[in-house]
Amino acid sequence: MKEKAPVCKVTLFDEETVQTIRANLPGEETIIELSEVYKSLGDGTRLKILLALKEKESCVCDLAAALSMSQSAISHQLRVLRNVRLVKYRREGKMVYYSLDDEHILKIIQEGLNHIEHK
Amino acid sequence: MKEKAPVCKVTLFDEETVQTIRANLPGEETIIELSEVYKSLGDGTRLKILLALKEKESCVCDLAAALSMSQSAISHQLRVLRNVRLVKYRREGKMVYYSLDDEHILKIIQEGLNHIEHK
DNA sequence: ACCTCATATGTTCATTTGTTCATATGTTAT
DNA sequence: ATAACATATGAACAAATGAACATATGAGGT
Repeated sequence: MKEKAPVCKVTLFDEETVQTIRANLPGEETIIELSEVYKSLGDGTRLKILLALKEKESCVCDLAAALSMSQSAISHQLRVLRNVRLVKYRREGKMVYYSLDDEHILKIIQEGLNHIEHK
Repeated sequence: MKEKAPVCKVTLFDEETVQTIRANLPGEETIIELSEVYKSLGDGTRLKILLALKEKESCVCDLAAALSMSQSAISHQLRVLRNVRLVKYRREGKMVYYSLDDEHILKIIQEGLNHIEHK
């Protein structure tokens, strides 16, 4: 007989664990915001854009050329990235130059790369 | 007249920028893998599971209880997380205990939180 | 004022994704 | 072997997403 038999049975779980988990979960709003950030990162085109901007601030047409995609497609994806503040931009005449919004983005991507290169 | 007029015109972009971007982009395979990791993070339920596991290794039924969701739903999401090696598990009798796969996951989530708390 | 270029947005449509229900594994105890 | 339980999986469907088209906006030059 164990002192702490692991029982579950739908309603019989480890109360303490459950309470701890619940107490430490951020609010629903935070969860949604966070998931939207990762969702935006979860697309090949957008990742390429961010990896490109990691090197150097660029205008939309350079991004389109570098990724061999239409300007419209790039612009759509940039809007998604703007909405979650992954990129910021600055206007100079007709051109709009995009860059990464903050250092967190870089770290998130770097740790992601570390993960898949399995350390 | 500027010394470096920003011209674009579909085929007229900054060659150097374009070359630099292309030269530094990871291969397509890496991009796909990376996007799948973030895609997996881009869901509220899966984020909650990871935030829960951040605290303490847990079995499926505790996760289901803590998040007030069906065992089936949790199990399905755990499979997604397993597929991209965001979680690992260990069997103990009937129970299966899940935990975060490595430290990178924690950092990715932490930087994500830092980002949305805009600091 | 006009025209052109760079970028942004709306709409439609095909595909992907998440959830639920029902069922299947796999483990322990009798 | 059978029962009971924890977890996993398959099918079906609604909802979210992405690509591609046309069109709109905003800036500079004429």
